[in-house]
Amino acid sequence: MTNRYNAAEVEPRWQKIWDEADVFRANNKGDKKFYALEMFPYPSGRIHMGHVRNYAMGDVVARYKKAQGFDVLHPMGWDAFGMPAENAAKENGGHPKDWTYDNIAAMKAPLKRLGFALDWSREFATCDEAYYKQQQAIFLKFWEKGLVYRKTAKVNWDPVDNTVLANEQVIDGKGWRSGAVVEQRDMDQWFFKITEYAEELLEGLDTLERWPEKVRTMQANWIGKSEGLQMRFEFVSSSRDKVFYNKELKNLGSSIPVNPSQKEYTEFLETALSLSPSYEGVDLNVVWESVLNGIEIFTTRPDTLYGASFIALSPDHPLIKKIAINNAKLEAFRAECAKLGTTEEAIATAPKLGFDTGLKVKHPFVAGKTLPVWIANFVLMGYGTGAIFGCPAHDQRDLDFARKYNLDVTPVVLPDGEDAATYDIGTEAYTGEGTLFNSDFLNEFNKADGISAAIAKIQDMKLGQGVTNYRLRDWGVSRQRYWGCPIPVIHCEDCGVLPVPEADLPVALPYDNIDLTIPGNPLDRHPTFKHVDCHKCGKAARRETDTLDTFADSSWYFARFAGGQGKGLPDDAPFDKDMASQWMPVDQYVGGVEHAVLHLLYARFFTRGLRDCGLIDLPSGEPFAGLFTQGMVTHAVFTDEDGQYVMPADIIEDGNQLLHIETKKIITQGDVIKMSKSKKNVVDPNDIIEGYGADVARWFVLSDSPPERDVEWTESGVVGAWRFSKKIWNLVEGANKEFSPMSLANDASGDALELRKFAHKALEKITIGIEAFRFNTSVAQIYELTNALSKYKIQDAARAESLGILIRTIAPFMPHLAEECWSVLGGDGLVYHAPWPKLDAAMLVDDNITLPLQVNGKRRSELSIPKDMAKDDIEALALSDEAVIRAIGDGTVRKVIIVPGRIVNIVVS
RNA sequence: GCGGGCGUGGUGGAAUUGGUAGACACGCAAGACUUAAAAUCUUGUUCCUGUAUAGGAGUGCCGGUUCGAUUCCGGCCGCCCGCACCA
Repeated sequence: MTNRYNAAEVEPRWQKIWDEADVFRANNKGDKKFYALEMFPYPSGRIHMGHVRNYAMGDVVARYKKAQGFDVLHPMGWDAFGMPAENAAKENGGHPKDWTYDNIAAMKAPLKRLGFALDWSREFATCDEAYYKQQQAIFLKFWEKGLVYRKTAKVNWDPVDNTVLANEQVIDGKGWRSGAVVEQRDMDQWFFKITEYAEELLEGLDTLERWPEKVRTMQANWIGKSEGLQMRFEFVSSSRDKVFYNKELKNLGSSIPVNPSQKEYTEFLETALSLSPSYEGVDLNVVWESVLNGIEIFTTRPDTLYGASFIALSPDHPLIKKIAINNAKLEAFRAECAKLGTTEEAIATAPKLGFDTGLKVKHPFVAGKTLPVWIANFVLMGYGTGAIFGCPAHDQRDLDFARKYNLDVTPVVLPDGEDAATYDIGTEAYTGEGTLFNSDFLNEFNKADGISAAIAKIQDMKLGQGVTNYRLRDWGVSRQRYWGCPIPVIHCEDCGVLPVPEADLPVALPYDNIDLTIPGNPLDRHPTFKHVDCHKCGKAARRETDTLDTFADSSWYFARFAGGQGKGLPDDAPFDKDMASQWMPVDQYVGGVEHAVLHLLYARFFTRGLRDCGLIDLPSGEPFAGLFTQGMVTHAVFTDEDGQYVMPADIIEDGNQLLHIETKKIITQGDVIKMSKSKKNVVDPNDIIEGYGADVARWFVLSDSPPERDVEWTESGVVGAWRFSKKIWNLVEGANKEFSPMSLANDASGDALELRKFAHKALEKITIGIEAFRFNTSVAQIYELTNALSKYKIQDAARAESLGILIRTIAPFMPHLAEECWSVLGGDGLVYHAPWPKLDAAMLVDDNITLPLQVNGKRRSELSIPKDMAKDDIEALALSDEAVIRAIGDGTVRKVIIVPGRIVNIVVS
C-alpha cells in the first residue's frame, strides 16, 4: 500500500526546514566559489512562467554546483524603479512606492513557494533608499573620475512616457517600452562616458567564451568599430565665396571681400544676419572654421581616393544649415528628405536623393581636379563626420547615387582576372579585394597596402589622419521621471553645477505631494524638493530634478549582492570591496536575450567604472563570466466566436471541440506565441503550484525544449510531468529501505550489474547535460534511469545505489520531491547537502558490445562480440553473417573497414 | 541589403571529434486490471511494399567529398532573430 505523494503538504514542509536551517545562506567563499545569478525581476505584481523558467534554470545550476562542493552564492532582489509604477499610480491612484513594495510582497511569496535555493538574506530593492544612496555615491565617484558629464544634446524624446531614451532604448524609431514614435529634442542631459571604454568593451568580448556567440556579435555590432581616415577636402578658393555669397545677399546689396580676413568675413556675415531673421543662432566661428578647414570626411576606403567623384554631406550637416538660409531650393530639398519619414526602416529604404550645392573642393592628390559637393539623404550626421567622399565604382550607395545624377564612375580596384582595359562597372559596385589601378602612386597595391599608403600620404600633406570610429554613443541617463534614483546634483547660479556632498546623501525621493495625473516631472513641480541652499555659497539654488535611467540600477546590483557578506548590506559603501572582489565575477548569469545590448552592455561599462574608481578588484572588468540566454514560455492563443481572447483556464474540452466554461461559446485555437496578458494566453504559476506543485512546474519548463529555445506550455505536458513525479515516489515507496541511498554495490553481478551500469551511464549523461546547459537531455536520461529501475525488479544494494543516484540527480530539478525521497530512503541529512553521486568509470564500459554490420554503408546486421576482439576475428565473423552474405550476393568484397567499438563496413562492387 | 541561427516522425525533441537516424517525452492504437471510469501496468507506433523472419525510401531541395554524411563543402528554398544607407 503506497501513500499518495501530496506536493501541497510536502513542499511547504521542506521549504520551512530549509528556511529554518538557513541552508541557502552563502557564508564562506573558499577556494571553490560559484556565483549563480538570474536577472532580477521587475516587481510587476505577479510571477509569470518566464520567471519560473529563468529561475528554475539558475536553480539547477546553483544546486548542482553545491552538490559538487562549491560555495554557492545565489541571491535575489528587485529591479524596482521604473515607469509601470508611475503608470499604475496615474491610472488607479495610489503611490508608486506603495505599489512597488506591495508588489514585491505579493511576488516574494510565490517565488519562495517555488523552492529556489536563494540566499534571501541579501535581498534588496533598487528603490530602497539604502540602495540608491550608494548609486548616487557611485554617480559622484564616476563624475570625479571623468565618466559623467553634462551637455546639451539632441535626444530621443518619448512623447508617451514623457521622457528621454538612450539610443539603445530606441527600437525601429520607437520607444522600447511605450512603442511611441520617438522625437528629437535638444535638452540638457547627463551622460555616462561609455565611449571611453569602447575599445575595451569590444576587446573584452573575445574573452567571454561562455557567452552566446549571438550576444557577443550583437554587442560588437553595436559598438561598431571601424578604422579609416578622417581628412578634409579644401574648398576651391573661388567656391568659398559661393558658400555664403549667394544671390539673395547680392540682391540685398551686400558685398563680400575677395580674400577676406576672419574679421572682414565676420563683419560681412553680421550684415547678412541683420538682414534676415532666419540667421538667428548661427555660430559665426563655426562658419568661419568650415571655410578655413574645408569639409571633413571619414572613410574606411582611402585606397579608392582616386575614384572619388563627389563629396556628399548629410542634410543635417552644420555647414548646410548655414548655406540653406535664404536658399529656397535647398530648403525644399531638406524638406523633401524630412518627408521620407524618420523611422530607421523608412530611412533605410528611402530612394537616394541629392542636391548639388554648386560648391567645389580640391582633390587631395590630383592637382587641378575638383569634386562637386552634394547633399545626399543617405549620409548620416550621427556617424563619422556627417560627410563622405563618393567613390561610385566601389560603393553601392555611391554608385546608385552617381547613376541617378550622372556623376563620374571611375574604377580603381581591379578584381583578379579582370583586364584593366575592358573592366567596367555596370550597376553593381565592386567592394572586394583586388589590385589598385588608375591611381598613380597607389597603382599595383592591394587593398590593405593601398589603405595604409593613402593614409600615410594624407598625413604627410597634413590633411588628416588615420582614426578609429565607433558607432557607440555616450549613454544619456537623464530621465524626467519621478520613480527613479535622483541625480545628486545642485545647480547654483553663482557656483555652477555642483555635486551633492557625500555626507548629504541620499538625495531622497519625496513621498508626499506627488501628482502623476499631470504630464511632466512631479519632482520638478514638487513644493520643496527642488529648493535647496547651495552648500558652497549658501544662496538659494536649484536641485536637479531628473532621475537616472533605471538601467543604471541594474548595472551594479550583482556587486552589491556579492559584497553584502557578514555585516549584511553595507550602508557606508556600495558593497564590501573584499567580498565583492572575491565573489565576482558572476559565474553563471541567466536571463532573456532581449537585454543583449542594453543591460548587458551597461553592466560591463559600470563594472569597469567601479574598477577604475577603486571600488572593486576585478582586472577584467567583466561582471559575467558565463551567460546563458533562455527562451520564452509560449502558449496557444484562444479566441471565441466573437474573436475575443480567452484564458486557457476558462476553456473546457467537449468532445472534439473547445468550449468556454461559462459562455459555452466555441473556442478556436490560434498561434503559439509568448505568454502575454493582452493575448490572455497566460498560465498563472500559482495555479500550477496549487494543482500540481512547484516541482512539477519546474520539471516541465526544463523538459523537452532546449533551454535556449522557446518552450510551449501544454496541459498534457504538465500532466506528464506530474505523472513522472508520482512514478518516482512509487519507486521510492516500494524500495527496500534496508539499504542506504548512498550504497555502493561494487560486487554486483547479473541484473544488479546491468542496473548499476545503466545508472552510471545515465549519471554521466545527466551531468554532461547540466554542465552544458542542455537540461532537456538530462531530463531524458533521468527518464531512462527511472524506466530501468522499473524494469529491473531486484531489491538489493545495486538498486539502492541506482535509486540513490536517481534521487540525487533529480534534486536540482525537483528539490522537494528529492528531499522527501531522500528522507524516506534514510539518506543522511538533506539531499541539498548530499554530494553529487560519484561516477564509477568501470560501469561505463561493457565487456560485450554490439557492432553494426554495414554493406556499402547500409546496415544489414549486427554482431555481439567481446569488446576487445581482434580485427581479423571480427572480419571473419562479419563475412560469415547470414544477412551480410545475402547482401553481398554475387558482388566482390573490395575492402572491409573496421572501426573498433563502432562499426564494420564491407565495401562490395 | 548585411550578420547570426535553424530546417529530423502526428508533436516537442535526441543523435557535439563523420560511424546502428528517430533516444526520451507528448499524442495515438491495442491489451491487462475494473461492474464502469479514473489511475496504473504491458505492447506497438518514420513512411512505403495489402501479409514481413524480407526489401525499398528517408534528417528542406540539388550536387560534391568519403568505405560511410543529420553532421563536412558548394548552390538553392523556407523560417526565426539581430542590425539596418555606419561610408
